Amino acid sequence: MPELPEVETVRRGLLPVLEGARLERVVQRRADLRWPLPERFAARLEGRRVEGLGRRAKTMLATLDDGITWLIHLGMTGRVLVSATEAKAEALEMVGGFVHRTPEPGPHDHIQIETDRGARIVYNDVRRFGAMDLWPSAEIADHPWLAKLGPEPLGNAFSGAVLVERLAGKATPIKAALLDQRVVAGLGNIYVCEALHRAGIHPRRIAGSIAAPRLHRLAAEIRDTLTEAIEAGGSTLRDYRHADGELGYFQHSFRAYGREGEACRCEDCTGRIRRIVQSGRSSFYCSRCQR
DNA sequence: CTTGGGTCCTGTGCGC
DNA sequence: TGCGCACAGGACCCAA
Repeated sequence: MPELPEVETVRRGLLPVLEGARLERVVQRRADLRWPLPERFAARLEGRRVEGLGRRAKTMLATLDDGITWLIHLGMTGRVLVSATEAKAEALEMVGGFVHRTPEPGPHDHIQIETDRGARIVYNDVRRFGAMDLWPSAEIADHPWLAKLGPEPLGNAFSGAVLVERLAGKATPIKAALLDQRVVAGLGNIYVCEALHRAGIHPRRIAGSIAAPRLHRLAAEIRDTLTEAIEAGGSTLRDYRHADGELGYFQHSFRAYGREGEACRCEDCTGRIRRIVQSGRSSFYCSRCQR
C-alpha cells in the first residue's frame, strides 16, 4: 500500500538510522525483486557511508559516499524493519530506540544490512513488486524510474494550473489521469480516491472536461490529503519504533477508501460510499457529493 | 501519440 | 473441511 505518505514516513524513520552510517554486512538473499538487482549489489553497498536519504515520488534515494545513489522502491508490500544488532543491543539510543530482535530471517526477508552504529535493517517484500537499483548520483534525474515523473505534489512545481495544463484534452477518467505518474507523481489508488472525494469530483469524470476552478480545488485537496497522511504517519512513527521496528505503516481513517456501503462523512450529505472498478482497481466515491 | 487491459507476485478471505 | 476465485495495487508492457 505504500504511496507517497507511507514512503515519506519510512524515509523519516530511516533517516536517523541511515544518514551518516556505514553499511556493513549486507546480505542479499535473492538475485531479484521485481527486476534483477544490480550486479554485485551487496558488494557495492558494503563499506559505503550513506550521506543522505531523499525521496522522489514513491522512490527513496540514498546517496552514498562513492557518488552512487541507491534507489529503493517499496512496490506493493515492501516493508522496512529496523532492530538493534547483538553488538549494540545495550546501546539502544544509538539506533533510535529500536529493540533487539534475533537475526533469524523471516520468509520474505530479502535484504539485510547492518550498520556501523549497530542497526539491523531488513527489507521484507512478500510479493516482490518492490525494486532496488544503483545509479550515478550526478545523473539521477535520468534514471528510468524517475525521468518521466510529473511534479512532486507537495513541491512548488505543483498547482491547480499544472493540473489544468496537463489534463487539457485528456479523454481518460480523472481517476486514471491522477494515477498516471507523469501527470503528478506519488499518488496511488488510496489517495486518489481520497482527494477526489474531498474535491467533490466523480472518479469517472473525463479529466479534460473538468473546469479550471474545480482543478484548483483538486490540487489543494491533493496537497492537504497527503500532508495530513504524512502527519498521521509521523505521529505513529515513535510508537512503531518502540513496538516492532516496522516503519511506514500506520492507522489512518479514510473518508472514502475501503468504506463501501458506509455513510458519506461530508457535512449534510446523506449519501453512501459506492465501489466501482476502473481499469482493474477499486474506486470508492459518494454518488451524492461527487459529480 | 494516447488509452485500456494484461501481467507479475503471494496471502487473505469469502462462498459453495 | 477444502477448494477455487476475487482481491489487494505499483508500474511495466503491448495491442489497438
